[in-house]
Amino acid sequence: MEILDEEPKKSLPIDFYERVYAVVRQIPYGYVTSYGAIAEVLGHPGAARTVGFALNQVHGRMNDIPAHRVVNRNGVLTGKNHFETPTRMQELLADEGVNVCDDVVQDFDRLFWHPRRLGRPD
DNA sequence: CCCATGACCACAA
DNA sequence: ATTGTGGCCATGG
Repeated sequence: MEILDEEPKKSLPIDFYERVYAVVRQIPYGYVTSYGAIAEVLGHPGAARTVGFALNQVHGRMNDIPAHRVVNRNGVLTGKNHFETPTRMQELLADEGVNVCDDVVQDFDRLFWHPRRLGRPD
C-alpha cells in the first residue's frame, strides 16, 4: 500500500550530542571505547564521525566528560591533537594505567569497553 | 540550497 | 598489509 513515510527526521541534534556525552561518561576508569561503538549503541552505526565532532565541542565540559577514553576502532589516539597539548590525551590515559605506545593503546582488546555493557566489564 | 570539512568506518583493489 | 574511495551525520560559509 502507498504508505506515507512521514517520519520525523527533524530530530533534535542536541539529543545526539548529549547521548554521546552520556555514553562517554559511562566509560569506566582505565578503559577505552571507540567512536564507532558509541555511534552504534546510539542507533547510528555510520555516525562515528559525528561522535568525534560532538566530542570536539566538549572543550568546556572536559572535566565531566572523559573524552580521552575514546579512540578509533584501531586503538589509535586520533583525537590527541584536539587536546590542550598533543601529549595530553596520552598522559591522561597513562595516569589511568592505560599504556600508550606510538599513539596506539596497548592491550586494546583487553581494555576495550563496549557501551552496551552497562556496569562493569568482565 | 549547495559545497566543504571533520577526533570515523567498511570495503575494494 | 597498505592505499583509495564512498558513506555516514552534523555544522558552517
